[in-house]
Amino acid sequence: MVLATQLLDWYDKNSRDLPWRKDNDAYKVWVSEIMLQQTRVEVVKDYYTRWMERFPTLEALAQTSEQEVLTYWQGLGYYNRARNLLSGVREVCAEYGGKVPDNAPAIQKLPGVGEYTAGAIASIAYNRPSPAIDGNVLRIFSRLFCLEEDITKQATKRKIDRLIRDHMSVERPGDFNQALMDLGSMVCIPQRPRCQLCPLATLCEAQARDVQDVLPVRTPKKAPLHIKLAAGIVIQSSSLLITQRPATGMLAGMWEFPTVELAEDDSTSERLKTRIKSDLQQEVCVGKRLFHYIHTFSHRKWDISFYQCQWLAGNTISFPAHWLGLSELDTVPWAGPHRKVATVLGEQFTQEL
DNA sequence: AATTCGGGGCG
DNA sequence: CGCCCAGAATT
Repeated sequence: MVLATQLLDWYDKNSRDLPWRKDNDAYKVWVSEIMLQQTRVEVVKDYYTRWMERFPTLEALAQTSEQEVLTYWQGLGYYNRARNLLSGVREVCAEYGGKVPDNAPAIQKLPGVGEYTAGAIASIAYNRPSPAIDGNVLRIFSRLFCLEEDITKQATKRKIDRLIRDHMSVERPGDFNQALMDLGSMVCIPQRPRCQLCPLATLCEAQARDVQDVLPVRTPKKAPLHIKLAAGIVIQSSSLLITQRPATGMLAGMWEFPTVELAEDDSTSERLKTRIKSDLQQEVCVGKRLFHYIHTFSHRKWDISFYQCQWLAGNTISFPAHWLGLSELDTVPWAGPHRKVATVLGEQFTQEL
């Protein structure tokens, strides 16, 4: 296998030194792979380190509440990853005696673990010859074999799975898969690949035809839906009034300032006032706008304004609203741009002391 | 097969 | 701004 040999020779000289590569413990590999789903290595590094300090073992994580787990995850995005990881380690404790299964099909049964992650864990932690096909691998192989099919299609993925099984190292499958990651991040990058540095350049069909810049082919994504929101900032006795988002949907279970979605034809302050009244059975007075953010998600674009609010009467709060002390803002997971506002308010509060 | 899940970094 | 990133679950 000339491809595997050249790739591993390159990897032995150029592999990245990453926090989760210090050993091949299955729990650590699992955590790192989940964090790395659709997330850049540079971002994950600090999250991973803090995570391992707080949850050094599978058992330690299994005993933790979902809210605390989400707090350690906040800012990473795709919060179902954290929920699934938590229920996954609990399942391993209950069903497998605390030991992560050692083959890809069994690993893939765990929540939040798909084909890619199962292959990555099986190959890295247990030296199984399982492909781990992510965006890097799709890009590299579409160039190596000059595949002009859309890499987001399942048929293309099956084709590449076959190619990898034909070419991967059976002695070092974990290193083979990780070498592809490193090659994809340092050499065979999305724009302007550095083919002069590539250990596989002599094997690369796209390089031979000089089409590496137009591969891979993928379908363009849809434009995000635009949503206009208004949020109310209520401060009383050094505490902020916050509400918890529903248990399902975007940013599930995370906390935010009481928020309303604005329709075309209604006034911001009236809608905000009505929402806070109905949710909290409170009279409120909406003041001036303190913050304004355009926050773009992959599929949604929030245009959100934060208004200062004041109580006029009453003191009854209906679930799930809570008062959160300005000095304990880090104890709950915040929803998106609400965290930025909370942080600013917290800093102002600290300076006033 | 298409949609829904976040967030950040970079040219 | 557009692009894409160590994807998976749901519909």
